Amino acid sequence: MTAEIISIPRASLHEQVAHRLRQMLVESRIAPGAKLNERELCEVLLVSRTPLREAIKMLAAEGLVELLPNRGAIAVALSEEDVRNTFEVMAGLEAQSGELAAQRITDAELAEIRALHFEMMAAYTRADLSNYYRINALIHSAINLAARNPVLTATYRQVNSRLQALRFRSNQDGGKWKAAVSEHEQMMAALCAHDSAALRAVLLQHLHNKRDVVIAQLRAASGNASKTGTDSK
Amino acid sequence: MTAEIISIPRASLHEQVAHRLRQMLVESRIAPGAKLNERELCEVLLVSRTPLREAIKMLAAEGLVELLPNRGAIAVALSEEDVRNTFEVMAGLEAQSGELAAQRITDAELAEIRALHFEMMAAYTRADLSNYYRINALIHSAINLAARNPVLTATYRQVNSRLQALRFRSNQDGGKWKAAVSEHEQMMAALCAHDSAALRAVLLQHLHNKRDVVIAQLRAASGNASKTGTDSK
DNA sequence: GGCGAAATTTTTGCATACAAAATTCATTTG
DNA sequence: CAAATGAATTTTGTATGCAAAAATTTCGCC
Repeated sequence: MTAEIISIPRASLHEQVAHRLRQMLVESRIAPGAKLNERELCEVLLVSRTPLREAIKMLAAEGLVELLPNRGAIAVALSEEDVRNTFEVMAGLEAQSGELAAQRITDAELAEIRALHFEMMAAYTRADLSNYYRINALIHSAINLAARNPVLTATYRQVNSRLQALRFRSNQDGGKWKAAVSEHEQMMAALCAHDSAALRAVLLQHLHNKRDVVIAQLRAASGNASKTGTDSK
Repeated sequence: MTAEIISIPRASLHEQVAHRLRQMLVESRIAPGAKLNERELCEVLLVSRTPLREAIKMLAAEGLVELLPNRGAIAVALSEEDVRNTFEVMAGLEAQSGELAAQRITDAELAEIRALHFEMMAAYTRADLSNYYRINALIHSAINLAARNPVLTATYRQVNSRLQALRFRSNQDGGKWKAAVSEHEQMMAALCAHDSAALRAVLLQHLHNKRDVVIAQLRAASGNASKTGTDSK
């Protein structure tokens, strides 16, 4: 139980850089559409340009940044159309996750998700939006994992990461929130009953509604900032 | 109408390299599990290590190669379990493509797919496997495009690319082939009728069968080569 | 004073150089 | 002769250097 404290060689530098950049993009610490200046990022992350550029190429393949030939990279700025399309794919992936999870989930996993559900209900009751979202994401992730398909999980994560920045600030009104919670109740029922068709249907509806909330938020935001929201590309 | 002949600046070097490597991987010119030696590849592709490494990082994010810390990259070697999981995701993506295509396809697109279908039937009748597969892939791609969702298309392509190497040599027996063609007939009917539920169902079945064919092939191949098929990881 | 063009600066893209890790090979020893 | 050890070589990972493209500034001109 000794010896492991100091000698964790850690992932390669480009992996670490990719991880940190991914986080900065997902949290909008790098704004959508913003340019990724290599020199600046080198100074911030304390690495040379080689591993930084390798990390940027990975994020480009993941769809988090866009490469402009001879102009470097910019953080992706999703148009409303992009958001709609991404949610459409996410809906399919979530629906499939639920379908498979209903068939394959273990009792232990089910118990854990049920516990998370109660935690989420507590956050909802307190109108604690931040914890609500955190636990909400944990539930969806747990359902995905219960589907027991690593390829599905990887695909889900990759597509979802592009939306994460938007979800962060999606501050839905009371009515929509209530509906979302109601859908979560239905999800729990379907999952407990191992009813894959029902879970699939609920998740499709859930994602459909979530899309509407995010797009409404997006429109409101672009309305606020005069017309800066339309220059996404 | 002059001046554009010579000045096509071409994609960046790392893009070109990524493209060529992708092709080599998909066609199994680099065998699954094989190591990607940087020096060798530099000589073959006539580039320095920097753009080559950037390309490899992109392919890693796409899931075509695996990065081993301090040991470079290897071409992914899918285990039977990996293949099963990948086909499961592909089935979901194809089913969704079909569902949306049935709703959104234009008459022109439908006509073109119908033409491709006849071409494919011709290849089937001649037992021309190579053309059958080529046209088959074109049909599936056309259905995906008719879904009018670039995110779905990108996701589809990325997941599919990992299976392409396997499909290349999947030499199904007559019975399976006949069933696949029958499914294609049903697909055409559903598409013409804009029956999204039917098309979804047929595509799920189609991918399910395709998975079985590929896995059977995989087992046969690993049986042939003594036991080399089990050392995928 | 404003507009446009040329020069400067910055930034990106690629190549090379250097250091550390891993692999290979030879040698030694039991 | 096999296994193990250690040196030599290869290979990967990172930093730096250099050239071309883009962005910015400055200067000239109307």
